[in-house]
Amino acid sequence: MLSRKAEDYLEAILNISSREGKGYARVKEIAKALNVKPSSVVEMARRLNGMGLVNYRKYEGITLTPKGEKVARVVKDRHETIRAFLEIIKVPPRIANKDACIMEHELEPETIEQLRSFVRFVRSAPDYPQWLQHFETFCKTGRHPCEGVDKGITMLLNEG
Amino acid sequence: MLSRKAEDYLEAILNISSREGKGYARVKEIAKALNVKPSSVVEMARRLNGMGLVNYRKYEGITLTPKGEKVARVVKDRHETIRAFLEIIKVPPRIANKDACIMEHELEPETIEQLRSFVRFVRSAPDYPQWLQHFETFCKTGRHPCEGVDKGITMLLNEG
DNA sequence: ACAATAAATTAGGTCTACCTATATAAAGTA
DNA sequence: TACTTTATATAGGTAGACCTAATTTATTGT
Repeated sequence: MLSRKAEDYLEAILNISSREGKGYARVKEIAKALNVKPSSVVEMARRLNGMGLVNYRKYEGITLTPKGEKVARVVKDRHETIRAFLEIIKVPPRIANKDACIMEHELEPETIEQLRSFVRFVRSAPDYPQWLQHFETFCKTGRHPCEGVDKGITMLLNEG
Repeated sequence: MLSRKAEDYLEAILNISSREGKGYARVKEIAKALNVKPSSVVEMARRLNGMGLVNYRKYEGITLTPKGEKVARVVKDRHETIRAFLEIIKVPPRIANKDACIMEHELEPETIEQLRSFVRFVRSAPDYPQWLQHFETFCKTGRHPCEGVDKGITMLLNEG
């Protein structure tokens, strides 16, 4: 099985090599993206090369193999889903991105799928902006803005 | 800083020693709870003891120090929040619990706080069950049940 | 072209968190 | 009590992921 860290490297390589269709990533760039030293990148590059996920030869850039790219895209997609969810619940963007990195590994496919559904559900809801606004109010005041409102007619309308 | 694994052990010790007010946890129980071998538990018990988070002496049960209990309660609370959220978005209970274990570490306090808010928000929403039902429909059909409904009056009522 | 600089690599450690196999202590039972 | 079983503990080892320091290769500016 692929470790979380290995996934992080693959994702970083995908992101870097996608920048302006460059097609490859350099040790230094990966090190910077993941906040590790170049020597750590080299070590991982070797391992990933051994697993057939990247092409790595000394002093040449690192590229994803088709197999590696497939994995990287899955990881990136999970990342995006989680980031979107975190932003919906008003986690500041920089933190959302960071925490998506942390959450994107090891969650069961079921969980990721439900997160994905949630994001789509909220985005497609006809009252999306209102929903968000209510949530924001709730975050600030601790009270739901709809409290005490007679839902009778509302529900009839919605269910209608 | 405390590693994730250390947090897992503390949480397990809290859970076990809370069972019927027993007040302590045994090596074997912790090993079972965390799916590791007793020797690993002993190793961690030593470390946690060294950090002043548990009381550990050979062949005696392991107990949390006040400091350790404080940490354990924070971890457990995070766990509960995450589990609740996962269940709200319809992740099956067993998976929700498992994935909460995975997610509960290292997330920024901001993220946990927003998750907590989200859970409270949804629970306190006057139309909580309806909201859930819509989400379930969405999961099954991929379409929002409110699509095409005129929101004019509804919004007026809600904002009123 | 070639010295200076930058990037990449290697060698050799560290730390965490596991493990197996073995040894010792505690508890239970004939 | 002596024997067996179960629980704990220790020794020693592995693997992942990281580091620093030293070295080698590439690149660049003059």
